[in-house]
Amino acid sequence: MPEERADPRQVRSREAMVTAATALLTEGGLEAVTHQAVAARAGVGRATVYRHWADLLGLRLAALEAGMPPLSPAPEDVRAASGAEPRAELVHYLRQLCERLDDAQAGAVLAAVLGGAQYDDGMQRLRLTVLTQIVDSLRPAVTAAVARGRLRADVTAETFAMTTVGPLVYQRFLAGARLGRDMVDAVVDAALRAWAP
Amino acid sequence: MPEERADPRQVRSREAMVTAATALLTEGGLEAVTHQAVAARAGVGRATVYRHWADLLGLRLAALEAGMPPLSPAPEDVRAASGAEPRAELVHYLRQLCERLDDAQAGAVLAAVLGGAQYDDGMQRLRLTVLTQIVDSLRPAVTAAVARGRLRADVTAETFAMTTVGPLVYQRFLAGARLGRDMVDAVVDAALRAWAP
DNA sequence: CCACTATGAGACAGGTTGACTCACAATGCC
DNA sequence: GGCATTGTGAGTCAACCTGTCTCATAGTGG
Repeated sequence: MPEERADPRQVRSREAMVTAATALLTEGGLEAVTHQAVAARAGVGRATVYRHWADLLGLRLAALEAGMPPLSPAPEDVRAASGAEPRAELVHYLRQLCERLDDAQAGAVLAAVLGGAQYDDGMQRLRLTVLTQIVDSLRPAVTAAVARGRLRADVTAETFAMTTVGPLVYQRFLAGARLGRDMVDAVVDAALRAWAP
Repeated sequence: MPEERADPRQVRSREAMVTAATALLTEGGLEAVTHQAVAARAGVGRATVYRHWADLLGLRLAALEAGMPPLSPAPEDVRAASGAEPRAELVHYLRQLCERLDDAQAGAVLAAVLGGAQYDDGMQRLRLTVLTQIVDSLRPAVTAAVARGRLRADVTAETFAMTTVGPLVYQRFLAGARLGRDMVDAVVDAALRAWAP
């Protein structure tokens, strides 16, 4: 990344603005993120917000991106044991995803992505980023599970993500439920049964 | 329904406005639905739109409700055969749901519900309506499948909806895929395997 | 110490929002 | 058919929001 020598004033106000933007997103959804609201919330001049993001979409995307940091990888021991018992690693990532979904901030990002992806190009890209992030984090464990004979040979990370993440998203955004640990366990086990060889 | 004696002028303009509102929703998402836009599209005075829906939320909810008519029941023969073979009825409803998801109009409604339900009370109610509609349409077939020994005794319509509708929603709104008939078949079969006794 | 540059404040035109009025024409009733 | 009722379209208006610009100020790097 071209981390150009940045003026501390720039990074300071940028940080304040991004923080304000994600807070607004969390509290009121995408529509609540406007130049004016961000300026007020960040204690920054309105012109400054326009200087950093000339258009509304860019501003909103910045809020969304900041609100969805990458999932952290499974701890070393879980990953090491994955060859023998892939379930633990799968559960690890999906639990993390669930905490994200239950968390207001990342939940707001996901909701915005689900709800707005089709009307906008930048949102499309963001949707793809989120999707790739989720699928790729599951991929090693899925591959291991296939190798270990726990899943059919033709099951891909994409398929597995569909049968696990799908139900979780459904529960959270359509059924309006909170996602406990047992929910993750149930979903993973159901998926393992569904795609057992 | 209290179908009060309505002035034909009222119903005429109301109809035009609702049609315009759903069209706008379909094309540009919830944000595109405003009093002004609806008035222009419906060929109606701006004041008229305000007269019918004093606040923006009400207007948008009207657009959403009109864009999501109830699922039609399975044909007689499929329902009759459901005791013996429940799979066909399940597939029937989920196929219909898929067509809806692929359809721009109902897809827009679902997307709006997924994306905006948490920030608003009226949207919460709409989410519940949509959810209930889906789950209830599956319920008879799920009950039949349980009775027939195709599903575990403890599988409810809610659970089954989660494991089928979830993946479909995932494919459509997160993976950005179109939903073919084979996708429905695969999802239903996976769910039947996952919850087989 | 000085040139540079990001910032905050404010001015400004253009558009949108809601609330209001008023003439008009479609409607329902007699 | 005539008439009171009522929904409507057009228009006005103040308040607000948006996007752009200017300018004095102060933090920054050399």
